[in-house]
Amino acid sequence: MRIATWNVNSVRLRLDNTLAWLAERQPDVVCLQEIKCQDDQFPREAFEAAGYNVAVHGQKSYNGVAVLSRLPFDEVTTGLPGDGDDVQSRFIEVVVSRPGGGVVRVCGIYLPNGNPPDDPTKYPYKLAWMARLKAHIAARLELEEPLIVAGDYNVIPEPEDAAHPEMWVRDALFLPRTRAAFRAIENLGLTDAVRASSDAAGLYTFWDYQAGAWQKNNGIRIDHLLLSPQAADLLKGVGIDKHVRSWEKPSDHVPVWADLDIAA
DNA sequence: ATGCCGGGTGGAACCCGA
Repeated sequence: MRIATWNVNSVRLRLDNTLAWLAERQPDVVCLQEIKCQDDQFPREAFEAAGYNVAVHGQKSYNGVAVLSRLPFDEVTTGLPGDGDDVQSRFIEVVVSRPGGGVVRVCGIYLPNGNPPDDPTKYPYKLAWMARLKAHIAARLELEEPLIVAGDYNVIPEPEDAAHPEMWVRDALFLPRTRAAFRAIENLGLTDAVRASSDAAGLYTFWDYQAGAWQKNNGIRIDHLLLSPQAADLLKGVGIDKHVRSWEKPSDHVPVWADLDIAA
């Protein structure tokens, strides 16, 4: 079973790219972020025609997450517990299963950016959201299921995850408190799928549209799949589809995927 | 470069992203 995440930066503008990538990579479950549309504007029929069930948690103009799945959804929930009056659509959770067994729980997340860090609300919102995510994951880990928490974390975990880490030292994606909060989530017992298979530098998932970042390979790794122990033990392989960044009208992020040893 | 590009909306010298 292949599970992927991709911040598409507008699903409507990126529909052709997304369908082309689905045909090429053949993922079974896909978490999409920054769909930037409301539920009724989501191009549901196009994905259904490609063989996917669709779960959407949309929002006008900003944010918005969705999950595509070849298997039907046993459960779909939207919003992170403890969201309160937070109306930003950044979290969706699904469960899929094969008839003969093989349950997988997938959380799709679009973690707040947090910049600028001295803003009275932006960075505290990011840290509070990360604390809520940690609490929710801790609760879900008690289920002892294969769980994948996939999405745009807006966190550069380590200096090796940026081409020029010195550019990011005062940025909300790389501040010590951000990295500590990400480590605290990992320390619940989650495995970073990419880092389970490679210690290499230069594994980036985002290149800014500006300043020739792509041409200079000035990238960062901020899109992650974190696996519960039960999922990590099934991990067979991972990939970052860097070539998608060179397509016409690209997103600034590229897809990341992990293969689990579960028949799809 | 506290916005260089590129989304959104609405018709903005607007908002937002990382």
